[in-house]
Amino acid sequence: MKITKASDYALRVVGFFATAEKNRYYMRNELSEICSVPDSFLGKILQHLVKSGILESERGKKGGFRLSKNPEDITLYDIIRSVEGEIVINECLVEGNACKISGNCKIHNVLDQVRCNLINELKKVNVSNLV
Amino acid sequence: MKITKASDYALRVVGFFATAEKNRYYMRNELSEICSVPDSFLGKILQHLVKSGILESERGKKGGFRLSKNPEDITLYDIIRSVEGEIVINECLVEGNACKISGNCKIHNVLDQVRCNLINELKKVNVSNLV
DNA sequence: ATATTTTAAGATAAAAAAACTCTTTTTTAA
DNA sequence: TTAAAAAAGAGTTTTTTTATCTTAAAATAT
Ligand code: SF4
Ligand code: SF4
Repeated sequence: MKITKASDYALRVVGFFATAEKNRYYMRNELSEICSVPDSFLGKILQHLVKSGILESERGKKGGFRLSKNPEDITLYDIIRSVEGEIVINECLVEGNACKISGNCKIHNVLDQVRCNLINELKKVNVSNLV
Repeated sequence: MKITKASDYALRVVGFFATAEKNRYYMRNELSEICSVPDSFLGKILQHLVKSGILESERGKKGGFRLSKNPEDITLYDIIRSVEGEIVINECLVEGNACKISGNCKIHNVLDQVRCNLINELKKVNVSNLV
């Protein structure tokens, strides 16, 4: 019942961008230093964030990463979702992985509700709330 | 961001007890069969549930497991807490594991809030709500 | 008392997931 | 055309989850 380290790292980086110089590109190794995230691992995380449209990147000299939208428009949910996929709380909540009892399992229904509430909580907080 | 299989198994077993014959002892292998949980693994899970006072056990012939309190007085939180320890959402929220930034980290504070809400959600649902 | 049935406890093993690295390719700017 | 940067993906290590096995202890029936 925990977010992964990758998620925490992603939150740190995106959180940093909210305070950082607008529009400037930051290189992976700069971000690694600033946010205390292992450089190579950060590579993968940044790729996820780019792919889901939270960051944008530019290759080559003068390249790097920067926010691709306003901090107000990025929620904690977006970031966690981006690096670890959909939040499910329990395996049976993901399409196709239902256990044989799923149909009328009250636990299933309750956990689904808990998941909705959790996701809504995470959607309530945006990156500008982190400065 | 998921509960463990052990938690789901525990929920199934305790959920079953809510519908089962009151006061009767059920053996580990009966419960294993009924709830589709690997027998040996269930042993460990039942031990946790006994240790935290959700179930009570009796050894020897006529022995087994049964609820040690009313279904109304057992919450989903109690069960999950029993088998996987305190819910923390992020490592830095557990005493002594704070990262160097913890002191004034907004992410930390927000996740702590999310954790509280999640725990409260889980406390709202009791086992009798599962029948 | 003794055999039998059952949980308790803990060590250990296997499997899966998370955390992290490395290498090669592609893109860009100077 | 060269140097610097990210992209992509394979590969490794570590940690956690999941599960089993073995031995001990307790309770009961005979
Ligand atoms: S028992 Fe219920 S909650 Fe657990 S996996 Fe099956 S459907 Fe989901
Ligand atoms: S950066 Fe903030 S949230 Fe992440 S581990 Fe450190 S204190 Fe916790």
